[in-house]
Parts: sequence; C-alpha cells; structure tokens
Amino acid sequence: MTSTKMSSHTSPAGSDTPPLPTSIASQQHDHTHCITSAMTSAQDICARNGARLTKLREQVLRLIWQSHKPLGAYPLMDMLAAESTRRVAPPTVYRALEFLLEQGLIHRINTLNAYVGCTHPNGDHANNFLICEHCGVAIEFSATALQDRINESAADFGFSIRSQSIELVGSCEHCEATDHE
Amino acid sequence: MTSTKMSSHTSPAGSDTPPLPTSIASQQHDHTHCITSAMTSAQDICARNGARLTKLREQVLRLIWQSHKPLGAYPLMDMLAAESTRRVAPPTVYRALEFLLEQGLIHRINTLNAYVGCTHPNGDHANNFLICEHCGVAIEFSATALQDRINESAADFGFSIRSQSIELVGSCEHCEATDHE
DNA sequence: AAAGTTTATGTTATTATATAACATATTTAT
DNA sequence: ATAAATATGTTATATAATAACATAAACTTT
Repeated sequence: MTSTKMSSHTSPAGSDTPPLPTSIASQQHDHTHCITSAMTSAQDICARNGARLTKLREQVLRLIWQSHKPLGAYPLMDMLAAESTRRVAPPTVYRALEFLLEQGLIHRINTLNAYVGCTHPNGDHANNFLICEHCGVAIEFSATALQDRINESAADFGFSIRSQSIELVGSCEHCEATDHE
Repeated sequence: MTSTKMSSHTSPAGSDTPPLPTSIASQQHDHTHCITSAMTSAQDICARNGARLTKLREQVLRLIWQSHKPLGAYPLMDMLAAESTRRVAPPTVYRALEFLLEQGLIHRINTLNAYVGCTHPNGDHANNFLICEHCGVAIEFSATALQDRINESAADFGFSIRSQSIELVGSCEHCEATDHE
C-alpha cells in the first residue's frame, strides 16, 4: 500500500463529502494543495460564469484560504492593508466578499460573522459546517441523507428553501482528544 | 366535526413538532393564546430553575412574542422606550435577551441578528427554523429523523456538538401561494 | 428590622459588523 | 476613440453588541 498526498484526504464513513479531509482539524494535511487547488478552481468557475476574478478578489480569496478558520471582514481588511501601501476601507472588503459569495467560492458562517473558503465549489454547495470552538476550524460537509431530511421537513410545512445554513458548534476530534479545559 | 381553537394547531405529517401550527405562517391562528401560553410557561420554567423573571424580562419576552417574526435588539429597544418614560440603553435589552436565551425561552436567529420566542421551551429546544423572506415569520420545527442525521454527520467526523443552528430561508406556504414578485 | 451580600438595572462610552452614496478608475463593447 | 458597463476608492453612517462602572433592588443572615 503506497502512501500519497491524496491518501490523507479520505472521508469518514457515512459522509458524502468526497475530497474533504478529516485531518483539516488536526492540521496534518497539505494545505498548500488546498490553496492552489482553490485558486485554480476559482479561476475555472469565474471563467465559466463570465465573472471577473480581479487581482483584488483573488487576493481576498487567497487570504481567506490561508487557513480553514473562518476569517472576519475586519481582520481580512487588516491583512489587505498589510499587503498594500494604501489604506483599505470596509466597502473594498465587503464587495470582494459579496462577489466571492455569489460565485460560490466562499461561505459566510453566520454564528461567527466570518468567511471561509468553500471546499467543494463545484458540487452541492450545501452550506453545512462543523465549527470547532477550540481551534476555530470550520469543516464543511454534505450528506445526502441529511439533505433529504431537510427537504422533507421543509416539504412538511409547504416551505420552499432558497438557501440554508446548518452550523454545528462544538469540539472537533483533535481538540476533543487534546486537553482543553 | 366541531371546530376548536386547538384544532388549528395541527402538525404536518412527518414532523415531530407537536403543538406548532402550520398556520402561524398564514396568520390564522389564535395568537393571544400563543402569548399567554408562552408567558405562563416562562413563569413555570423560571420558577423551576430558580431564575427570576423580573418585570423587565417579562416585558421583553412579551414584546418578542407580539409576533412570530424575529425581532432585532434595537427595534425591541424602541418598543421598550415607547412603553416607558425613561430612555432604554442597549445593555438593558441585551441583558434581558441573554437571560431569556439562557432559560431557553427565546432563540437567536443568526441569519437575521434577531430574536424569537421559543415555541417548545420544555422539549428538545432543537433550534431549527424555517424563515420566510416574504412575511418575516420564523417557524420552529423539530424532527427526530433530521436530528439523527445531524448526529450521524457529527459522529462521522468525531465531532461533539455543543449547540446547533439550522436555518432554512425561503418562502412559507402562504407567501408562496400569494403573489409576490 | 439592620447590615451585608448578591443580583439586577442604569449609564456612558466604545467596539464590531456592515452598508449608503458618490467619485474615480478600469475594462469591455461599439 | 468614444461610450457604456463594471470595479474600486473614499467619506460618512447605520446597525449590532459589549465593556466598565454606578446605582438600586432583592434576598440572606443575624
């Protein structure tokens, strides 16, 4: 059995999320790969949508992808300012975020008022997250059986879903194992 | 077949939510009953918890229960000010909200930054909502099958859930039927 | 009932998050 | 080259929430 980089990107049993590493939480994955893959994917998607991934937007996306921890708009603004000579104002950040949200390249985590890269911007884009209170990492996941129950619940009430937000806050495997008071 | 007040409080098939009227969305339910029942229930719960449901806290809860539409802290503040002679500052509101959240009497809707009365403060308190973009009503629901899939997804990742937020945004049955552009 | 303790509320200031409105620059289309 | 559309810059402001400290009300102990 040969070990490759991709071999660390396995899914837990029962989950539909295919390329999404459990090990994101344990910081043991090839994150450089995450970034380059996200940037390439972003270019493809924007090209396909006839949307312009400008220098600024690309820079914002790259900064968000520095980690799997949702990043607030103001910290992001500071990072942009640090990489630039001129000052950066809120609308600059929020417009880039708006664009990236529209293109499905990032998600907004409502419980944190923060933004994180979408790990499967091509597929379902289901917007389901496991958010660790200890390390700050947000793990995106999808599961057909879960989505079926969601759709069922909505149908029971005659409700039409336009967008959904499922955010489970707690402790990831790594942090649960580690000692945290 | 005799028609009673409670008869309107039926649940859709497949849902576990027992006393929760579909008709909340269509504004055809006995809302006075919602309020009085919520206030009585609140008193019981606080008494049981040894928590003090003060005049202010009760007033805030009553104001939140004026409708099934999540209410922002600042609108709530204005309503409090309108009912009083003195001015009301944010901490007054937020402390009352914090108390009511702790007692499980209200929920915070993250996608709206707003607060709504909990329609089953005794039971699961699952924090699942259908939020209508058109009329603003938030319908709380619970479903065992859904919760099972949620727990399953978390377990797949070795994740321990401390709190969860499921918010489905779209159109309620009534608004979907009605003409809205 | 008086004194001490805890809990709740009042008050002022500030932090955090996000958007409105308008100006300038850049890119795309004609 | 010009016009139109799109993106970014800039200033001001709206909206949401909390920190820090002062006062008041409620319970507790004697």
